[in-house]
Amino acid sequence: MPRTSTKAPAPAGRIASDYRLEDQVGFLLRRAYQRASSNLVDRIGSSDLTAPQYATLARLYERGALSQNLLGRLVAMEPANIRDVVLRLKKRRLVATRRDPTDKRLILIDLTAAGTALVEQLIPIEIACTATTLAPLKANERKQLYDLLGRLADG
Amino acid sequence: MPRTSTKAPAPAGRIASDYRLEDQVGFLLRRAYQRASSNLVDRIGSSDLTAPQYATLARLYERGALSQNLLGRLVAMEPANIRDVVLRLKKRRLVATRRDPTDKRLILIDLTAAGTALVEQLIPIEIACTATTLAPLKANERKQLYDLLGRLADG
DNA sequence: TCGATATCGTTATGATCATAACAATATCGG
DNA sequence: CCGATATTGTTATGATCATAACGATATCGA
Repeated sequence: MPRTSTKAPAPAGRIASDYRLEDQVGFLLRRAYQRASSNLVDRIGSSDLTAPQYATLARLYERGALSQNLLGRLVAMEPANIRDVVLRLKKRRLVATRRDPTDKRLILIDLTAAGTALVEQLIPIEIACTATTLAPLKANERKQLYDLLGRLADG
Repeated sequence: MPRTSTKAPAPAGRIASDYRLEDQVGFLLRRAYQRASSNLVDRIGSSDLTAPQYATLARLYERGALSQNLLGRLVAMEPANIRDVVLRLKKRRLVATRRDPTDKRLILIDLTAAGTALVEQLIPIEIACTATTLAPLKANERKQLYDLLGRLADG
């Protein structure tokens, strides 16, 4: 009786024996993000800021005072999540909050002087960190990656 | 006195006025992963499985019984985290655990019949989901993305 | 053999994440 | 003007995540 295949039998797969988790974008993206996030924490961890917290401060630095809701959208966080991040940053006096006088629903978030100083200190570090994460890629590959990721994220 | 720039002044940036959060890989990767994960949950959410839970089942399907620790490494999860995932899957009778007879430290994780049936049902769905996530890209771009992400994740 | 070292699983803590339900406020259309 | 609708922020629940510290078991070298 001829063998159906010259390959060794798959360890466990019965039906989808050609399936590989590594071929799924989501899995690759998750691991790549883990790496990037780990690189960032290694560098800015002494400030006790997480990646989302840093992103929040950086966005405020770029745009100035923002409502909590808009801030959340600009850092890709749900209302319930940006709320917690703002609370932690507020507890550390890196941001301050006030009510919008014209729209009583809104909470405006401001960088404090301490928050501004910290972002200005961390921004060059994160730029270097991005370079570290991208180190395995050549310049043209980095540009390509940005293009591809941007199109994926925007759907 | 000549204007130093014809551009409008940056909204709030004082020092790093040319910095943009969008230029940081970590931020792009996080958003792309959010999109991919959301696509997956939209499709397999009816099974009440999360992306990491699915990845865990898929890995067991590929490799057969694994120790909890090795399983965690193969799905990129810390020991404390894979433990919780295994507990949830075990509560739903999708996996079963037993002790390794030769190494009393190890807990071996097996797919149950129900778990196997569920993975086999979900694998084609996730393959379709990957296609959805990659829809904005052309075939050669997808291949390039995989190559770039793989090199990023592996450092 | 036996003690130093390494690995595995557990526990605890704190920070993201997504989702659903809800009250307060704004906005819009009739 | 005013009621339907939309937006903002909050609360609650449950699932990731990373990290550190710890006992139990294996392994390795003297």
